[in-house]
Amino acid sequence: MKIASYNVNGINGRLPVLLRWLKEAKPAIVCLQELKTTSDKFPLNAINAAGYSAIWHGQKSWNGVAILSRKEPLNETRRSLPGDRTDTNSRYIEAIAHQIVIGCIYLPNGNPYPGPKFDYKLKWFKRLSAHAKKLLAHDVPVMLVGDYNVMPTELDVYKPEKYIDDALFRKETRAAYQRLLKQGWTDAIRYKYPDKRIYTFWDYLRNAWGRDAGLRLDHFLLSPQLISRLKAVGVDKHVRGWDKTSDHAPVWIELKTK
DNA sequence: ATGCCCGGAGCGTCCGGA
Repeated sequence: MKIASYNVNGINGRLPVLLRWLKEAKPAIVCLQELKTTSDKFPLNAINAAGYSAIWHGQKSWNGVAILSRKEPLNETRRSLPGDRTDTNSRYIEAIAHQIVIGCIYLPNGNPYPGPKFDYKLKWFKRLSAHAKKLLAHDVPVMLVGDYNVMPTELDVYKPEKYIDDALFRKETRAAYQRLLKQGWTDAIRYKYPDKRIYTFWDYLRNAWGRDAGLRLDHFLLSPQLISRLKAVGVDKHVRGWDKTSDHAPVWIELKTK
């Protein structure tokens, strides 16, 4: 069973690319980020026609998350993180499918550092960690999937020295990610490839794709119950080379069906 | 130090992204 994550950077503008990739990759579950559309403009008909059901939480212009499922029904468990009722950003949606709790995450970018956006990023991270801890305590299979906007280590950045004061690589950001892992989560991509340079994002600027100047930002955090079921992981890197493509590539993991 | 490229909103040219 393949579960994928894809920051589409605008689901309506990206629809042809998304549909082409769905047809090719056939994931059972897909977590999408950066829909950049209101909920009423979510392209449900096209997604349904491609063979997927969906739950989504949109927002005008920015953010927006969705979970797609090929066969199994999605039972939505929440559509925001607890801990701040004033936060109106659509950055989290969660459902149960295949007896797995699946949290779809679009963590704030946080640039520029320092400033209120960076503070918001760290606050959001704290709320995520608090919720993640509760999920682990339930002792059910859980995965927290999506665009974390964090390069966890120097291996995840094409040129680490350029990113020292970037919100995605600041020591506070990396520390927050490590604290989250320490609860008992496993970064599935890194677990399978401890020493490999793997990127999931290439900026549109400065010919980043052509130079392979990438970042690893999209992560799968697995609860302990899922580790023994992890068969394979990968990045559909070629999709980043398509016309009118996102700046992220789809990332996926393959689990043994229980 | 700045612009470089994109999508969205909306119609000139911003903002936010990472």
